[in-house]
Amino acid sequence: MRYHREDVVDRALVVLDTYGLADLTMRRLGTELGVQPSALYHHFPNKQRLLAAVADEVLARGRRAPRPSAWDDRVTAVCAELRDAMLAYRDGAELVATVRSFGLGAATPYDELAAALEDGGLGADLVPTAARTLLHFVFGHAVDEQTHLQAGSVGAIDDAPRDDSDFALGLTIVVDGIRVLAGRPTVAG
Amino acid sequence: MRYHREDVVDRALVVLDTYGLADLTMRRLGTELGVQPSALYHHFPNKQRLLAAVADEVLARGRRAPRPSAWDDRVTAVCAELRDAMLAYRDGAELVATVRSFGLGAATPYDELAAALEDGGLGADLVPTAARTLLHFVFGHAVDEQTHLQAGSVGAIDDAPRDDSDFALGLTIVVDGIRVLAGRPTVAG
DNA sequence: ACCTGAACACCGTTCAAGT
DNA sequence: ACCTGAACACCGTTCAAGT
Repeated sequence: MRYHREDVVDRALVVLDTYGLADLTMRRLGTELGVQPSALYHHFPNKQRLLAAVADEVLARGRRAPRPSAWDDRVTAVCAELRDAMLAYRDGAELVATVRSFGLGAATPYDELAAALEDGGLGADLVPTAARTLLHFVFGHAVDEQTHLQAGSVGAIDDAPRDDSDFALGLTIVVDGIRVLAGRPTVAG
Repeated sequence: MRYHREDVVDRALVVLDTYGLADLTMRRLGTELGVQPSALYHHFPNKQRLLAAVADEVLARGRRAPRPSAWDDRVTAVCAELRDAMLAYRDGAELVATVRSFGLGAATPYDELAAALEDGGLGADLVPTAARTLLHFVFGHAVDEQTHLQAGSVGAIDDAPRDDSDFALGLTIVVDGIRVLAGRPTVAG
């Protein structure tokens, strides 16, 4: 008893990873901490803000440095890190996407992508759209993957290695599209 | 009293559009129909399946024909129709995305996109990834737009017309990326 | 600063029983 | 075939009060 904000977030991460997002309730978390649910409202104004803090922690724990110097390698690195961070916790992708959907959570991934794209010489008017398109792909793909929606076309015997290359392929589509937008088509012919 | 399945879906659509997805509960819908919540379980096995039926109806009502003949125009048309259908109802994008996330709902948009891409000569091994990448963009963009997350970069005075062109721009990125993947770069230089 | 206890206004779902 | 009534096992949130 007598917890700090970080203790609550830490325990929420354990509950998330053990029982899933649906079971990450204020009452359940309170029980897990040996505390009344109302006690949590001393640390967070509501459940949304609690979830936002948990989502931010998921991303913070998945953080790795340094970034490559080439803009396209940096974009790829940021997207891969984001995906890996979300997949590292049960329902992590759905959590981060949900938090984002109610306008909360860290803006770091967006900012990093936008900075990389600007470095790549993409017009400032195109940067926000391109950065958001990358995020839509990463979130969508990770949620699909984590919800076991990645049916694929034919009956694959194993899943995991297939999804890695599927992610890479999808990311290539978006990055190449951005290249075209920037007036620099690829070497493909 | 004494309703059919379709009556329930129709009324659910009204509740959705009037009060939003959060207020589309079994109890609320029952009240709205003048019926006990338990009565709804005669028509649907659970809430997920009810929502799936509602999501399918949203898409069905947004349906418009015929499709263009060129593969890329067809892809654009399917994506635009999907987006418009979801935006036509309050929280429509979140509803369709949610239903999809638990593995339910119509597969028509995916099937149509996959067919168009195959017509475009994209390798059969690349079609599923490309089709899903298009869907990730459309869903992500529509949810952002409908949750008023489309902050943009600078303080825009009006929103609506901006989002239309933003959608078109993002879609261009993905389609051009697919073109590159298919070995057919655009005319850009 | 951090927590209790009790309450308020809700949820989805089940199931025997009615018409 | 379609619905009632009652119950079960939950939710998030508020708020006066305690230490």
